Amino acid sequence: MADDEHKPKRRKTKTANDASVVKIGNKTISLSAYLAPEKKPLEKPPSIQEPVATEEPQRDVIKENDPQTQTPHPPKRTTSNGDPSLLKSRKALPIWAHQSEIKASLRGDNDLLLIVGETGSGKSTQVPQFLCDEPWCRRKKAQVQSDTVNVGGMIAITQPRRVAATTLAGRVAREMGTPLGASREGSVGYSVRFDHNVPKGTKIKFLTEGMLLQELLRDPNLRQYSAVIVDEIHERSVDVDLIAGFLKQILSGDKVGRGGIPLKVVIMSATADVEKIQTFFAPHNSRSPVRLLQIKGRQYPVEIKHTSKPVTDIQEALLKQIFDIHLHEPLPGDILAFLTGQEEIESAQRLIEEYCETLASDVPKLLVCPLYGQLSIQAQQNAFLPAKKGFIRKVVLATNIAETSVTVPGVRYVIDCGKAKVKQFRSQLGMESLLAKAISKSSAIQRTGRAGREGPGKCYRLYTSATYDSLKEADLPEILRNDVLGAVLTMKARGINDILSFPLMDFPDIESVEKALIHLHFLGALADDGTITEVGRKLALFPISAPYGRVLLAAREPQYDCLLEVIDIIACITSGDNIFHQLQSEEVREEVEEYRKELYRREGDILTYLTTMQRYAAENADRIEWCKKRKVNIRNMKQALNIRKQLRGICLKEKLLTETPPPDPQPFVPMSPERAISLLKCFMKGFGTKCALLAPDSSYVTIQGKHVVAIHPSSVLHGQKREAIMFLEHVFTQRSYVKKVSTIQADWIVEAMEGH
DNA sequence: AGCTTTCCC
Repeated sequence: MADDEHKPKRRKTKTANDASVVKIGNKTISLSAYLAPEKKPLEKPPSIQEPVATEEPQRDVIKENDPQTQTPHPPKRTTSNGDPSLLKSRKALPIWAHQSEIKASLRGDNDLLLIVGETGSGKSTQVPQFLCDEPWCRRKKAQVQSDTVNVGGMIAITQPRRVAATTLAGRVAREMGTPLGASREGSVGYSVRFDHNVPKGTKIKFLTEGMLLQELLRDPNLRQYSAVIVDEIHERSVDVDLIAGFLKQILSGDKVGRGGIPLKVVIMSATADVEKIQTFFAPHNSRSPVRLLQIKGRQYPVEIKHTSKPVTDIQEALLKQIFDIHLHEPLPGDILAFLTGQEEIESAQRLIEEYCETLASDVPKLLVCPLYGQLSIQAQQNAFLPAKKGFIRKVVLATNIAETSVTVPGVRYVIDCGKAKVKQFRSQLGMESLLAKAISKSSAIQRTGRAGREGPGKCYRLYTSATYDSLKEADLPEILRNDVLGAVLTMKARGINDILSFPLMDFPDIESVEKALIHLHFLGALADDGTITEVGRKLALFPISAPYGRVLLAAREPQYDCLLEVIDIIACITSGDNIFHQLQSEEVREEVEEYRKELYRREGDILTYLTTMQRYAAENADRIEWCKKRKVNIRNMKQALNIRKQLRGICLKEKLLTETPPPDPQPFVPMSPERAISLLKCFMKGFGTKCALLAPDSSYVTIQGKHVVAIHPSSVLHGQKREAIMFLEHVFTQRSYVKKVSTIQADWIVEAMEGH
């Protein structure tokens, strides 16, 4: 259709007079097979049996700890003695029957237990409660060298995500009759970044994996704990892999640092593939394997349907599947479709909505809800709210955010495209890639399970069963996909000199470890002999990556003298994906760019971030309105202020700052061009290797590796030609892009290298 | 040659 050619991106359905045909790109797809000749009224749903109680707390429903964002089923009120109905539901959990077995298995000399419990088994809430009254869990006095110290008394339980840690803590606190926030004393607490609630008398402390790692740096023996429970180890984050390594060392060590008192360790996983974990924790000289307890979960059955032939066009198959479900399956029952990214979601949404308009009026409406991380909280909220009763069905188009991070209520039908975008660091190239790849079986199973949380469901896989069989069992653990710079620094700071001998369930390539060691040496974090330096020790204390930490330390040196400014910039950069929203249409662009003019600096993104933070902090009237006008991400700016406060706090504690900075709002004073140069040179201390020069053919070529790179469209320098640039990120997506770009002079590169 | 899966200190 020629009239569509001027808008190639906007795919259109055909006119309403031919409702059985959809046009996608240059293809015409017939939907007639799905439009039943006589549109039979949708049946009432069969009466659903009483749910078999997936008595996991209502966690993960909401991303942020926003008091506004209540779960669809608000928590029951409790009395100060605990709600008897809570005990009743606890007893209904599959894990309840194993209580004495779990207690018994950790008494005596056995310090390690592995529990495999599927979704809904209740392990996260119950296991710590089972253990916290055990005799070994009391705080004891012990001799460490010549000191008398307290050892034990608390149980730590780690979670990969903040929301999980805080909501589980809330749930367990209520179950134990000491609700959080009700009193200054209680038996349950939590600790996540920017949010700590550990009442006096806490026996059970939920924390994120990153928090426990920080505690490990300060106390390698974890003396305040009698036990550590590692939950969701199957997710295999870098942090949980490091924790597993440290715990293995503590278990097999001499316990001198704990005054001879053992640390009990419980490892919990949701997937049945446990051999690796068992082998990892098995002591070298032991004949007895690691004790293992397997507990069934409580899920409704989900019927799985594969395609008979490989799918060539995901959008087409998706559209057909959605309308097939919609026209043939009863209400209620929402649809959750897993797609790879924002663009795919947006184009699918357009197609569905356009096709919906052609549906007959007696067909229930479809409400399309996109769901991905960059979406604002309010926009995400739509996906969680129940659709209006009766004549409407919700279709949630999600990235893999809906796989583990959030739970969408009301879903009975899952559509799985079989792919996900995966970040992979290529240490040889010093860059990362972000590309859509086939998911693993375990990921496919996880997606399928999302259909069976509230009743029996169906999962439509947009791939064949042969394709499913060919999938890898599990995803590559993050430690094999990420830059190991941070992991190596954490080990070094925790006193692990010989990185190669550190116990890890999966060990990264030797070359990538070597690259990380060299990089850390370049940053001054390691001495020539590979031992950690004072600089390295400091870097490990900051909640930012080592190169940013190095810039922060340099900023305090007299020739740069820009610590507060560097903190502002790093706070913006590490607050989220991008503090600037992407501008969609041309009209919005023109209007917003007019406002953004006062933020943009010709020196590039670093100075633009600084200006943005300074103007935001100077804004005293209405920061929300200020952000809206400039299309600045409010969530990220609030987060940036939190990070700024935390970084300032650490700098004060570490004596990098001598006095408390003045409170907001401060009048905005633009940084002079001279100081801007000094600031950029300061960033070269951390990113001196990440520069590119303009080649005669006006492409940019990196100084290390000689890669041709393009300035990413999100940069204020996009489309501009400068002699030399410094970039903070290098990602391959559609092509090789550099992000967070600043103008530099070529001779600074030499200057920056001379110090090393 | 105009863009970004998801967490976390």
